[in-house]
Amino acid sequence: MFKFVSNRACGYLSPEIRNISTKSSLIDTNKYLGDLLKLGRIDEAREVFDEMPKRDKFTYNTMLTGYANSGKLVEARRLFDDTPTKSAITWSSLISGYCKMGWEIESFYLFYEMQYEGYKPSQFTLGSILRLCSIKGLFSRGEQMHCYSVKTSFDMDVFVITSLIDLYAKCLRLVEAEYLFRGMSKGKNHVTWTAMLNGYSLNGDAIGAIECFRGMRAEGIEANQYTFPGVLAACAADSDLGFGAQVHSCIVHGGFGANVFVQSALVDMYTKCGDLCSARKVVDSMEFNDAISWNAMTVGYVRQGFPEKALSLFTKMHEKNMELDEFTYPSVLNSIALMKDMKNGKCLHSLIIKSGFESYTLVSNALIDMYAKINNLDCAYKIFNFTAEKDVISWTSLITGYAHNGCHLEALKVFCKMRLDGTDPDRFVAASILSSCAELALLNIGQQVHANSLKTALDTSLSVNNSLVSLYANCGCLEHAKKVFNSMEIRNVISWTALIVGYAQNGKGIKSLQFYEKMVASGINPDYITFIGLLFACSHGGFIERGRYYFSSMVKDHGIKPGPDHYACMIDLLSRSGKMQEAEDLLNKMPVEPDATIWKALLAACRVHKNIDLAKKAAKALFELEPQDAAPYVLLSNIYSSIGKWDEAASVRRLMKSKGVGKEPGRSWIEMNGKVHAFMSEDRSHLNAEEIYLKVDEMIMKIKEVGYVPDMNFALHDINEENKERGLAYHGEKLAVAFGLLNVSIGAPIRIYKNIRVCGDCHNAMKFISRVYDRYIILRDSNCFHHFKEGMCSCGDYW
DNA sequence: CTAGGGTTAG
Repeated sequence: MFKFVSNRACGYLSPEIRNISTKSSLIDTNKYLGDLLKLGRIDEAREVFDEMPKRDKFTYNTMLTGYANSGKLVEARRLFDDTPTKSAITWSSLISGYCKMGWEIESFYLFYEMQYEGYKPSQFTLGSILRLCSIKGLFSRGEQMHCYSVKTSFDMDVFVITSLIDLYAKCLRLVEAEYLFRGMSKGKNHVTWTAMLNGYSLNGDAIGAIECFRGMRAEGIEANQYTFPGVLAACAADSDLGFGAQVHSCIVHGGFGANVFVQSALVDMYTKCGDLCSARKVVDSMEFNDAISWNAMTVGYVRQGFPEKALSLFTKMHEKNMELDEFTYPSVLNSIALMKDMKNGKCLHSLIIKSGFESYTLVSNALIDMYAKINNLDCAYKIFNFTAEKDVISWTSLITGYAHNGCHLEALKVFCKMRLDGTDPDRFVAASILSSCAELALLNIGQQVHANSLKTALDTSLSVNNSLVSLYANCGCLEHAKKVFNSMEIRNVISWTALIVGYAQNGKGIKSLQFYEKMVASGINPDYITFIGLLFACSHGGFIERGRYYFSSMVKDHGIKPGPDHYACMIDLLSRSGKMQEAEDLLNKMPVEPDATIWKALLAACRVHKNIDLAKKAAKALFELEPQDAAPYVLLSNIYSSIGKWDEAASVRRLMKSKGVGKEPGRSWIEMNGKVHAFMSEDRSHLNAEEIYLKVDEMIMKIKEVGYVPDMNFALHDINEENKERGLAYHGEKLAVAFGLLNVSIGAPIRIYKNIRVCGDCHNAMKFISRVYDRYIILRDSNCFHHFKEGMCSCGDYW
């Protein structure tokens, strides 16, 4: 499809040079010497130089430049010292050699020594020094050189200005670069244009770079192999496939299609614009198997969701005996992580060890990530420990690895270690750890991370802010969540979904739906998870018609196929509002097999509506789907006991015991001054247990006076009434609220967290407590939030 | 005057 014209340099020898060996003048020999050096035949040049009977200053300068350009600086220095009559050019040649090798101290020393000795640096010397500053990021040094060039009137020289433009652009001071560029009325050459173009590209100004390319062509300046990679990178950043393809055609016309830099930039542009086919055509057309292009292609396959193709490309690279580098492995490891291919993962790991790339932080980071993603945290941790030079990404990979496997506490511990280790969080790890804090509902710690990210300017990051919204929403602080959301300059579907889910969980279903409408109005499309939030809002608010509407709109208007989560919400919505038959019908006509979440929703509704037949069916399905989960046993047993069938309840409990299923014990906790105070039912392990129990007794007495009646349905042991009532009084959430009344200052909300659903009697008691003690109580259980205020709950008793 | 990579959020 594409035609490439080779533009690679080919050797030449002019006729005058070929017959030089016999007899020649000094001028001819000097020229011959120069040509040999230009072709990189430095050893032959040295022989010629050594055998020359007579040498002049051109001979010395030519040889010195040759040494300097090929990086032979020791030889260059020796020759410099041996040069009988030095000129400014002698100095300049050596300095340019040092600059090219990045030897800062030597370069600057020579630059000053030269002036001390009375030689005036030329614009070329200045250019070399400026180039050094730009490579090394020595911005203030570069600025000094800028001043020097003004003083010496070299600031009108194209070479110097071009170097300055490059310097300012590399130091991310695009304004200065632009100023200099605009100030050049004429005389801009292709290097100047290219420097400016690459400056835009580097500074993330894709439009600027593309405009620059257009301007350059408008002035009739030809682009070259240095220009194309920059403009292609801009097309990639802007996802401008159309313009990228036009540039490709310019490249072919200009005869630059066989340059590896240009080719790899083309591959990169096509993959980033999503045109994998064209990218692959470029790769396949290449004469030279360039690892960089193949690497870019591999990344493209992984990013667009074709991990198998990435892996097969890697196999091909391996078969071709291509020289792999540390950039090759991460994307391959990534594709293995996507496929959860443990076997190939192990193979690749041993290959990495064999080829010695394990010591590259880049590679070991990708290994940590891969093992974490295929749920092998032990291996991930081992590699992390063996990583000699850990960077913030090593820590992030491990931390998110723990988080994604549900080990949020472990993630938090590693995060603390990271801080002690002296590594500063970046936006990635901040977003990740904030979401772990949200998951654990650790408001205090989350706020510390928030404060820290304000200090380090991470609060401009979209993902950090998204995490903050869900942190505050997950801790019941909707005002804070809203505040963060309002402060955001850019919002995406994740930001809106976090808010929608947050408001829904906190019992503000109507607001939640309003946010959805606002989101759609602002032109952002909902996705799979947005609809889970919406349907959750409907089921918790009891908005049956709304729920039905969104469920059908999801498919009709947005082309999203409902998944198990959506069906679970719908079945929850129908069954909770008592439409058990309709729920069962939906269950039967679902295109996918119902999963555990769906059965659990149904079972929970059976608990409320005391539908024993359906409950038995749901529980049976759950026993098979998740044999180790205690929840269905407990729910079924609770349903039996709530209708007084104690024998059946007990037999379910026995069944559970015989299968060796352990119930997750109910736990309620309050976080205070960075410490967590946890309470189980009838728990006396707290240091101030006595005081807390006294407070509970007082609490129960006071609320009974205003109408609280203990609901024995939630006392689930078949024991006598008086003991039942006492057991009920000392449920974990009641102990926690007593602790809160004693320790949380007046006016501040009492925040209680519970790992399982709140008990119905406790829910009722909380309403009375909030009124009698005039306190704001926020209780988050495993299902949603309950904001108790003045005797009412935000869930409207519908949960 | 020029290229490729790994980590994030609901």
